[in-house]
Amino acid sequence: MTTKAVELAKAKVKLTPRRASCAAQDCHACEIRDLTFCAGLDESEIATLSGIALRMHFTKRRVIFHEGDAAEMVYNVTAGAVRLCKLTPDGRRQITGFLLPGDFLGLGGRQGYAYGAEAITNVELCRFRRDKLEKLFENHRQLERRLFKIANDELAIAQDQMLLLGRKTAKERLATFLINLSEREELRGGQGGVVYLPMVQEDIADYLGLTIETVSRTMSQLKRDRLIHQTTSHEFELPRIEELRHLAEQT
Amino acid sequence: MTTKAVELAKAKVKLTPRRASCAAQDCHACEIRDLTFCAGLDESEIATLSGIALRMHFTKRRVIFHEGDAAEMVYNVTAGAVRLCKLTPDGRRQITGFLLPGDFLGLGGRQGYAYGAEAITNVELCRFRRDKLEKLFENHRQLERRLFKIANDELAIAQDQMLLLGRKTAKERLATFLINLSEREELRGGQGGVVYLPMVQEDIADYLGLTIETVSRTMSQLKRDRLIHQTTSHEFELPRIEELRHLAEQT
DNA sequence: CACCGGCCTTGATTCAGATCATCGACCGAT
DNA sequence: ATCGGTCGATGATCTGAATCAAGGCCGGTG
Repeated sequence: MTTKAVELAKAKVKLTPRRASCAAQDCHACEIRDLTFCAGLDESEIATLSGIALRMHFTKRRVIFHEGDAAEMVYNVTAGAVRLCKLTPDGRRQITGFLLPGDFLGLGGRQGYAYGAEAITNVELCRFRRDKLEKLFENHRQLERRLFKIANDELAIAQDQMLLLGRKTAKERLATFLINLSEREELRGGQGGVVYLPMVQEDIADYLGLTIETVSRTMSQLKRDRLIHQTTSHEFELPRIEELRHLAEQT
Repeated sequence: MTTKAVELAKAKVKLTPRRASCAAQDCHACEIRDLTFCAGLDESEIATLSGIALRMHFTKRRVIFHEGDAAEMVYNVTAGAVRLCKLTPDGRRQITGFLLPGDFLGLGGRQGYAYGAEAITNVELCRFRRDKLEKLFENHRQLERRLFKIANDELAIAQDQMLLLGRKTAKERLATFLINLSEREELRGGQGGVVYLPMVQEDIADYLGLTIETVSRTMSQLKRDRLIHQTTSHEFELPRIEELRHLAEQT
């Protein structure tokens, strides 16, 4: 909003241009195949999918695609973390989601992508041409149904996020964020009660509609209240997870 | 948040229990058939759809379904306006969308609906059992593809709303809201530059993450600035729509 | 047609979170 | 080991929107 904010926002552009290595993909060997939309396909389907999949690598801070780019590709995250960003013309940023291994990337576009995607850490992706994937649907309805379910789930998640952004306090937002990450971690086969935060606090702020200072202060408060415990620079324990959940839902 | 707010929120519950009249549906005679997911189907598809559609009527303020209800039905709005509500346990409310004729209702549920749906005005709906509709998909892929596209569009809209809720000022929020309504009006075949607001200011506040006072003050300011002009209690003209659009996007 | 309740408007005041300003820890590059 | 830059923490102050409070308008009803 202020002049300062605009300058900061513009200075913030230190992302490297898109560039990535890539290679053909062997889906049979995929390390996260059970988590993603490829899960539970039969041999022939896996083989077909393998034929149109391209494995890609993006280093930290690389742009995967920009908001508004023609939405010709969809992706599966197989390693690393990705952020989805929307920007106002004056540089304010809203992060609409963080993607982790197993997550699907590329839905929600109409003509172009509705958001930009950037690598938070080094990232491994599986890329599909949208038109080729849609061609596959003709003989593999299971795949189409799965993608529809993913879109549906994301819609429900987006609506939860609207409640958070429209009506929750800073403390509730952080609690909700941590609980959500913990639940995703469990789905991914990790233990509940431990969360890994690959993103910096600025990303968290832009995801929760707050400033970095408020995120920092609120995290400090949660630490003081012994609701979270920082084990390493990117890892936190949630020793009293039910209390945290209660805070998140404000029951 | 305050005790007062909680009391108000609880007192707010004056919605009548679910009840509605219904009748069999003749899709051929449908007045909004070109707008909705039924558009562009061939004769046989329309006939099949007609067989599973049930026409329903809900009076003003009636609940169509509650958040968390088993998501067995999907609907098409053919007349009137609907709001989609999410509530925190202490009574804070977030409206995640307003539905108008031609809009589809019922996506975004996982086990249960992710939001409740309530009639703002008297409402006409076309109801489908989800399982029957999915059965239809087997022989009418076009229908499934269309529904997928609807889910995709809604996802993009939800992401725009996150940017609004997370990062826009009150004035920008109102401007964006009015511009969006105007654009939907045009899609529905109306003229741009005139918007109809069937909802009360409390609904607008809960949609934009504001209070009724802020909505009222900001609307007054937009009137003073001659960016909007109220013609009747529910109708507004947007005489300087480009300026309003500029305000909405904060270019 | 007077009353009532729902809805909107506007003023005064408060407050959660933003903004501004430092500082220190960490880490990779040299 | 030293530098420079990024990131996070925290104090001081400001502010946009929330809260609190009071009326006004209007449409429906007895």
